[in-house]
Amino acid sequence: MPELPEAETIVRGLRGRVTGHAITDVHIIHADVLAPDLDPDRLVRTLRGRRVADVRRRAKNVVLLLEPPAVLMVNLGMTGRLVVGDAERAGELGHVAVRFDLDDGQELLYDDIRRFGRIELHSPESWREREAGLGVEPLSDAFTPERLHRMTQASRSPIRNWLLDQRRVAGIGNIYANEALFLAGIHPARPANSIGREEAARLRDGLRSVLRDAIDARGTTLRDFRDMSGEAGGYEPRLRVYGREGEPCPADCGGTVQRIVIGNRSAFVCPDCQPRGGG
DNA sequence: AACGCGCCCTGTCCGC
DNA sequence: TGCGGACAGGGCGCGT
Repeated sequence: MPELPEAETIVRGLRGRVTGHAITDVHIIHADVLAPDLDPDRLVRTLRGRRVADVRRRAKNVVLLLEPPAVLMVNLGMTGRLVVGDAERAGELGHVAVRFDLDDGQELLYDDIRRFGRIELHSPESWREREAGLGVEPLSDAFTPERLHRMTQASRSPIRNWLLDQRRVAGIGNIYANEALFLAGIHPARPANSIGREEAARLRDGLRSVLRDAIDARGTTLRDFRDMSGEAGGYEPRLRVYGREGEPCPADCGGTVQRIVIGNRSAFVCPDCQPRGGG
């Protein structure tokens, strides 16, 4: 569930709480959230005694930079949460998969109802490789209209599916893909390589404005997402089309938002503002 | 080799 | 009230 804005919200909350603290111990309750090649004992042995030097975000991933150098990456999947608390706080969470004990007596808890999340442990070198496989950060200067247009021309996939591929643009999920396509007036089923230069520029701007606004609102909560302190995100009321089937088009064009299915996942569209044949 | 699909797992909601 | 089916912010591995 968490997309870029939700991961960013988690990172901002975590940074001030865990930076500078050492991990004293690790308790693995559900080993299936560990990457398949990550042995639980190795994770515990490697993390004991390392200090958190910084907390960053890459795509939808929370990245803990450790000292001595190592990288702990958490992909939150659909229902992952990271919370700093004590034993009492742990009682509020029903699905803690991994607990990291910190040297100040607090605990960093990874809770994940569906356990689709994944925890990876990297050396600085393997992290560099892993990161290189992720696409361009949509809020970075490198994400230019020209670059987006050029990338889309190499694929015939529906543009909504195309946007979900983390190897191209990193951090976009189903909510913000749909929101940005609405802002850009592009139908989500359009082949990526049918997107024109002007449309690519609108899509790029739409993605950036939606992501920035969602970060400012501390993310979108549909049901499970919570920030570090347990607060829901504030962006849900501002969603234009996602989850709004049957409601009037937010652009007041007189049309009605429809739910369609593309690649086994919901897409939301105003058929009048986002013509199928468009371009 | 790009792309579509099924699947991983738990919870909630809706219709019968 | 109970039960089955649909659906959920993701991503991997498979077959074509």
